[in-house]
Amino acid sequence: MALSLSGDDEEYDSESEQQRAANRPKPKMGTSSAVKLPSNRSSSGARRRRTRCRKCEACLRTECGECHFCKDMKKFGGPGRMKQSCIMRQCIAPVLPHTAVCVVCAEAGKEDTLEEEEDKFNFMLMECSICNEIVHPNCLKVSDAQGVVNDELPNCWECPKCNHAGKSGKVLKQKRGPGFKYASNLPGSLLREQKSMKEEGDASSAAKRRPDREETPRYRPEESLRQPPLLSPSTLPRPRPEDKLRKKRKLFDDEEEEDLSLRKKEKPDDQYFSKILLQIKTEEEDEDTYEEEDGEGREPHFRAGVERKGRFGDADDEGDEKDSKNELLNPCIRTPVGDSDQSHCSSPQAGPSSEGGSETQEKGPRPKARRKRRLPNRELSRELSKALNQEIQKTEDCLANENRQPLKVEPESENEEPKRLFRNGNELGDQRSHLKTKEMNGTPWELRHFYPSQITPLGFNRSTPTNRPVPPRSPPKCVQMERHVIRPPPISPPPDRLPLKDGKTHAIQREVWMKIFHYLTHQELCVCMRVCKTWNRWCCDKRLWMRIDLNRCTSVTPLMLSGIIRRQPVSLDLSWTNISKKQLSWLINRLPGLRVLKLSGCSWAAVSALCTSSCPLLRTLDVQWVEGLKDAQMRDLLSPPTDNRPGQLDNRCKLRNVEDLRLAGLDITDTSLRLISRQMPLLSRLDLSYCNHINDQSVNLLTAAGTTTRDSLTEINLSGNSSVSHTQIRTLEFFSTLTHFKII
DNA sequence: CCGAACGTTTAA
DNA sequence: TTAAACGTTCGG
Repeated sequence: MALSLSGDDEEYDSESEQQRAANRPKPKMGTSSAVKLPSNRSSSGARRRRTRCRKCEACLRTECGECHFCKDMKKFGGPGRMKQSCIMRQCIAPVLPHTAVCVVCAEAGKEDTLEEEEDKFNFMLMECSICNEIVHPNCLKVSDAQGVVNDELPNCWECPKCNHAGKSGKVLKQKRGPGFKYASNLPGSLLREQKSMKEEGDASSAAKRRPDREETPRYRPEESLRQPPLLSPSTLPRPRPEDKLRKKRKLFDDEEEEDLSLRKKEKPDDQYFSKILLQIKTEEEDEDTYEEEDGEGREPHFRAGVERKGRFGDADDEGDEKDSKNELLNPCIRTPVGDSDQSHCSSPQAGPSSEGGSETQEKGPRPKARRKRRLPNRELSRELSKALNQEIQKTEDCLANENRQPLKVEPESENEEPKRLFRNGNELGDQRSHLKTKEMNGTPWELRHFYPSQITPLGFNRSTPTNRPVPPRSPPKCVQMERHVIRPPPISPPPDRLPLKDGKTHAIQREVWMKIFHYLTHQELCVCMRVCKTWNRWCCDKRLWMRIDLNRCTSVTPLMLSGIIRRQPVSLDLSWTNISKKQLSWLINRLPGLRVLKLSGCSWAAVSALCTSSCPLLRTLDVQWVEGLKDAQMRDLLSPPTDNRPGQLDNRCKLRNVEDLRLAGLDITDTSLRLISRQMPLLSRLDLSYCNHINDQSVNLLTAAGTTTRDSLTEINLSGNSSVSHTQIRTLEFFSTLTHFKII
């Protein structure tokens, strides 16, 4: 909701203006602010600056010391010019400053003094996202209208006045406050690419779409199912259904519309918050509605479900499982193809926030919260994929919510659940908005080639070097996209016990459940996430998502990326995906604990993100078959950060801690090996299979006296290298540390 | 357009 | 008063 950072170009002017106004800090009275504050049209004052909640996980964290902003800080030896908070510490639920008071009664929020939820709400300060006024709902006397609570941001709503006046939700584009940064301001603006996709794909439908708040993004479950089946690793060829996809989208559009109209019919006026509140008093109830409400799916796109947890299988194991994974994955991936409305899609990211779109459209009479939304008779497949999407979306929600500060929510209920309900009727829209995320558009499927079956797993034979598979390209540049909200990883501890209907809690503690969950696949976890909110949160525990596998995921969406960030995996497999440089860069900057990164088959354009990002803890880097990765690129990859300004003292190799480097299928020569031996003192395993330019001399370099690799290497894979002689291999065997070889 | 810079705000 | 950092503007 919240910010419907819509990217609707049609209204670009007004939007941008409004947004600007919204973002502008409120000049203090009497203070001549250096910032000129464009008058905010009809809306009242400028938006109040928000501040950290100091309670969410992000706020409680210590600075990572590794991110861009940390490095700028004086305490970390930087110049201190940027004055930005650590990326990992960006508050999830920025609050109104303590000094905020109600414009009507001039008093601060009083919710703490009240018991009843309803009272709490009425006496807490609420900031209107449109007019920016801060009031106690109770101080307003507007009848016939009701506010729409923004569950994205604490103490934020569209006040009854604005809501009643039908003011555009566009204004919602305002920023959410501190902590909510948009990708556009950060290293990787994921969003852009998406939009373009959509635009490209839905150009036709765009015409008929209603300008603005029209409908929630459309959700097309089927899309996923229509995806061409992913190939198993052995038959790597990639699908390239671009054309089909478009047609399908069209189809979906129609269906969506149907859906929408259907929904509209169901939109009765809603009751006021209080009533809603009553409805959600118990978790039980919540859970009842949960599925439906969250129904549209929130996201984990990862192949959830797909990959087994590390301990159950080898990460490199891509066996049979994959196929089944794919089935699941696809739906997730494809999820949201909203079409027309992407604009509202606020957060591509994912999340929890649903955003804007919903907000926007929900003006006017709001649909009632539907407990059981009846889906039209559609194919089962659609239902299924929808369910998956819900799962995904829920997860996101869950994750997001974890960090949220309970406003006036009752103790045991999930933090924002209540809020969400306030704007009941919106749920659907909301969730849909999540789905809006589009798949990467323009992904050049056409560019993808089938890759030879031999190449994937190491050790396979490759017929000829030139047969290397063509990695998917990064999505084309896109047009202005909505901003992407970035949130830090979820905080951990959700409720320790499962609340029951009667107010008691289930006997089994969370940790016990967690042990059970550990035995489940990601796929199964997704199913569990749909059980109830508590399980939903539990199943998001990052311990259950140590390894996330998006291998061959044909469309990496922002939603997926944000889902990854929240789960903070230790191992991430993005091999053979079309991830773009920005996306990768964005990810890396937010995964400080990443140990394993697999990018085989990606384009150098994307992999080059590693040149500008730092992954200090990275231990395993897989860049096999990365097209365009040659000596020059290797140099860029291994050289210290280019930023040599004072304060940017890190002159060490960005990949200095890599122990396992996989370079199979690259056209690299001795030059790269020299660099590697110099820059990766901890390198233990090196895969040089199918590197045609690697020869006897190259091998000598690795074991030459004085090189660190001489002592650190324990395993080298030289299979598929015709230029490496057996005698050479034998000489390697003299090195005691080198215990494993693979040759031809 | 995007990242960097910095004035200003906020809390301590 | 100071440290932190939000949000706008600047500059490439």
